[in-house]
Amino acid sequence: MPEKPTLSTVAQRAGVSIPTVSQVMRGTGRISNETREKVLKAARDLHYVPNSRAAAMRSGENKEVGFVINHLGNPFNAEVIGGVVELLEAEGYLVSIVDTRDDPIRQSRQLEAFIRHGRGGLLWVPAIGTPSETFDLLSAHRIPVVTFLRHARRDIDHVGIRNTEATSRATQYLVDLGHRQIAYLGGSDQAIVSNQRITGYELVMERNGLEPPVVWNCDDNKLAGLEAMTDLRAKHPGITAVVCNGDMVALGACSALIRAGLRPGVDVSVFGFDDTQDAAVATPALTTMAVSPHKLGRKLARALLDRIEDPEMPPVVSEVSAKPVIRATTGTPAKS
Amino acid sequence: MPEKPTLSTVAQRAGVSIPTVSQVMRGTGRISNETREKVLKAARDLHYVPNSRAAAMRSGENKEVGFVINHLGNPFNAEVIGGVVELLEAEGYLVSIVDTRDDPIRQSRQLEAFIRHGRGGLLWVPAIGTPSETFDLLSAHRIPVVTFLRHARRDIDHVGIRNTEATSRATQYLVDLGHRQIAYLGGSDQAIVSNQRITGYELVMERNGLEPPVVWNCDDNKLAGLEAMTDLRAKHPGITAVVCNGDMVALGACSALIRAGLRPGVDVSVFGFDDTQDAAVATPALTTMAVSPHKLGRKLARALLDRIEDPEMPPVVSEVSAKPVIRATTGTPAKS
DNA sequence: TAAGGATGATATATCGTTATATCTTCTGTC
DNA sequence: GACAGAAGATATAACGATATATCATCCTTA
Repeated sequence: MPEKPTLSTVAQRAGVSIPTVSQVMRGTGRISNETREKVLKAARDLHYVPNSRAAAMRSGENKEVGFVINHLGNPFNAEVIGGVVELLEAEGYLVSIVDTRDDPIRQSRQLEAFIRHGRGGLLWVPAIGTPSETFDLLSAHRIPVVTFLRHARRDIDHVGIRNTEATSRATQYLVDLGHRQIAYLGGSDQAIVSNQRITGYELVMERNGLEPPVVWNCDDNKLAGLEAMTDLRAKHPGITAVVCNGDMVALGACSALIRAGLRPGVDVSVFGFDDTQDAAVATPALTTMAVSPHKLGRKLARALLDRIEDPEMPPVVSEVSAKPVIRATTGTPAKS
Repeated sequence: MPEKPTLSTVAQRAGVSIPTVSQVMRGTGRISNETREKVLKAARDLHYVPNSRAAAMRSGENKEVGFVINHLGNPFNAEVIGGVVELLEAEGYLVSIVDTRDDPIRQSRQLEAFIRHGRGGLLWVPAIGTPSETFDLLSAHRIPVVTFLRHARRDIDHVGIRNTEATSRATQYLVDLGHRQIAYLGGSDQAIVSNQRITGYELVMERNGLEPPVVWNCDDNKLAGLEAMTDLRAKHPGITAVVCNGDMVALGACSALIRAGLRPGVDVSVFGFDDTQDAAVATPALTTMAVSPHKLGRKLARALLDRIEDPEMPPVVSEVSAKPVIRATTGTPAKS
């Protein structure tokens, strides 16, 4: 029943001093082969693992970063995380993830916890309604931060999507198919991303001189999408197409149509956003805007590494375009 | 442009000693109101947040725990995480999550990273094929651990599901409806959970003297479920019902049926497992075994807190029963 | 008025590392 | 054989906090 392994216990067992063990573990300094072997054997025997928090305290280097996200359950976010973690783990970083569920109070507790627990950098989807004190807190602690998706501050690095462009293209696609009464489904009027997406939709509606835009907000999950679509059709029965704020909403909307005896893509067209795995597997398969969450995640991670490497460079904003993936839920409007 | 706030900078600004600030921050010791006010003001001005890693180093107390999970993208897991985090955050813990994607190599790197970064406890779904050295590593470091779902070691606390009982009930339900040719879809023969579930299925098949069991393994997502169901029907066209290893597989299977022009619950019955949100929203709605992931998460968190509080108590194993939720994808077999 | 106790603050050592400086010992060179 | 320099190891201080002991005051009370 040996005690918890530290540099000190390893040093004792190998019969050398503490700094010697430290140097062997990190491969620095001048160490004879004989000593190195002795130390490595002792370390193995004791299952020694360096305590990098103690190390970070002394050396300042800190390879632990946090990812503060608004909704873990969203498959799009889950795929982004995959990309982020892949790149950062390869660089020797540990990524720890927390879910704010878009609650600014919980978020501020979590961010404070991240500071207390010494994260060396943060990836952050700011919760809806994040107060300015939260930004002050982060900047007071000089933590490298990259915001993701929601571009809240000009003076902070950002990686996101060209939302307005994307929904413009989706809406124009539906217009070109012949749709005239097109609604926007999902999002919240307080979220930066939805605002940008709704702008793209409204812009195209106006530019084409179509029926006045109808924006129907709802949460970002299938159940909410199902209910929203049902309500929307009750209020606006003439709608022949919807542009959705996300795939989950779109798939919920499709469920609503099917339950009402209608065929998505034939009776009513549905355009999603995100291209999650579900979109391809759904029946009928969902037309959507694709952004490769995995690549986006890698880009996000890269942005943080760049910032950590050079804390003084001016803020960098990087946005990627979404590409339409036409599947089965969009088509020419039904003749009535 | 003040420097990074520490006890030392706060002490300087307030004109008191470092231990005094420490005591004020923690509310211990004897401090006059006057001094307390001075210190609190200085701390606020500097946005001081204690560095709990330095604190942990000295005091031993460590309120940072890790959750090592096999697949973040799975909605069931996402809901479990919600329950875990809810309880642990309320107790002042920070939970950091990593995704092994069921790769034992990645897992061992991640666990080592957690040890290096000083986690005070772990919740763990051991990856398929976890080697015994990984268990040795954890026990050498005396880290409180609770395994989840996959009960790999008798000497480690565990929270899980009564899998065999659950699939027995599901299978018996299908038998009672009149099904004779029932297959098992999903899981892996290396995973503990699938083995338990398959056992429950096989037991009931045998007990009822039915057609020889057919077990068709596949990954735990919709696409895999879709492909597996297609293949299964090609090989065994007489199958009238399937018990699935999870909702994702079951929903994929339903997609396959619909694409083949069949109606789940009428032509072929499908029984899921997990009762994720998708199950209720799907069309037709999925019959499944429900386990309340949120409650399960809270139970898991509680188990870890108990272990942290009393490291000496004998290992505790706690299993919950799943309840059938009958929806639209099960019914009497079609007359042929 | 001296001893005793409560009050409010500080001095010092320590946690597990790393950075820097220092100290032997050995080698090679003139 | 004396000395410079390299090689190989160690001593010491520091990171930011906490635990423990100690130190002044001040107030009681006999």
